[in-house]
Amino acid sequence: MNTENIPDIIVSRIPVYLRALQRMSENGITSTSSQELSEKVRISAAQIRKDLSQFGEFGKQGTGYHIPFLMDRLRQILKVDRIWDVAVVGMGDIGHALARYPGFANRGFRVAMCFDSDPAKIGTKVGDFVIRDVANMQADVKEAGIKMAMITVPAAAAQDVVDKLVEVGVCGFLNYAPLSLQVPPGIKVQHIDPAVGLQRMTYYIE
Amino acid sequence: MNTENIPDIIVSRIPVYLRALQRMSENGITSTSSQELSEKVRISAAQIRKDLSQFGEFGKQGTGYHIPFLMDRLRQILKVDRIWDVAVVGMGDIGHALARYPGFANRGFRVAMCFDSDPAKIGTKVGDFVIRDVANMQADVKEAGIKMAMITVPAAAAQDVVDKLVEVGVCGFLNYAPLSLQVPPGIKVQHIDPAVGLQRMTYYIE
DNA sequence: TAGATTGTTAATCGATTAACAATC
DNA sequence: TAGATTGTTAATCGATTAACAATC
Repeated sequence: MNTENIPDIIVSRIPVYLRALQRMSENGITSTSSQELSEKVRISAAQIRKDLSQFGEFGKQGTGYHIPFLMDRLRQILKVDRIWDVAVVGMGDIGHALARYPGFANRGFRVAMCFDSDPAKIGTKVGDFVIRDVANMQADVKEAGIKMAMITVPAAAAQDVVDKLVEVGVCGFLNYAPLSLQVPPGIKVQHIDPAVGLQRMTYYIE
Repeated sequence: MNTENIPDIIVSRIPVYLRALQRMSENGITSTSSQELSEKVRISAAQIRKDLSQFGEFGKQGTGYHIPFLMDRLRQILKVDRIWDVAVVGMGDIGHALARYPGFANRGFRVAMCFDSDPAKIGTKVGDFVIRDVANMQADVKEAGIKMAMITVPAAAAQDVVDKLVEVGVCGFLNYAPLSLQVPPGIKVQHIDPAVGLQRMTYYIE
């Protein structure tokens, strides 16, 4: 199974395929075709076949794809055939929601630690977590070997938090702060910004 | 100022430029260059100049771009030179966070109504809002003339909610449910899925 | 076998980059 | 004027699509 030098844009579609397959699987469906998957994810069938064929031959001519097998392979490719511990930094409303989000567990992630700088919050509980002092963040994250973090602090604090986490080995960031983060080569950032999402649609509305 | 037939991929970058400009503006900076902006948003200077030139000539040779002027123009292009009312459907943790999100007001949006189907929640307050019964959603949204909605209901309920909102004229959806929505032509959907965001990064981590 | 659907090739399409004349 | 930076062109690069032989 080849996983070398795959274009970023293909990698970014694999989680979408996996999500649709997981949903079909939960509905008791055990096989599918590129055509059927295409209708679910709104990506052309040719594109789906081409994307999947970058990694190996996962289907069978005439019958399509066996869903449990394909899901296994996609999970291996994305390295979510294991559970990744993730830190949440910034326990406002969004941090709160992420700490209790039910959609991580079956997709390869577990919130392992939550941090905030507010003395009024430190030591209080959110879900199963005691909120930790961000002053100990580097030591705690390093000791736990955490590689991924979700950043939900104010814009003014985000870059500093990210720099500190990069220092202790975090290499993937889900950024909710409304700015572009500067990171060294090899460090990955994904942005989530609801206002940007809305602004990408108003252009098209009369 | 031309705003016809602009590729989707260019439109999707404009909110990112605008966000960076807004941040510079708040820091008292009044002019910038494609080179400087490039470093902030991590998009090449040539690309930024090309993108902006699709819409008009917003800069001056030798001196770059006047930030307040450029922001005005980008806001006009994105139609966020006004305030859009947005409905939130599903008042779990994420709906809660969106209803109180401070990042909408200065970027062209205002949460106007919140809906849930849980009798225990209906009538209670979240921030300034009384949670409304989703049974009255179509009438309420139609009467208010709302064009955009954020969907934070469970996956199993999302498509039905969207179908109902399309019927009463909503044409932009920010979807937090973990599935691809099916919508008629002309209706826009943006997806936000933190697990997908994380899965797009684990591929690259050793 | 006949029908269906993959994996792959070649063609098309679109996006990005490099370079520079125009001009502030 | 000299220096800086835009807007734009042409070249390059990469992604998508269409078509079909292979094959289950």
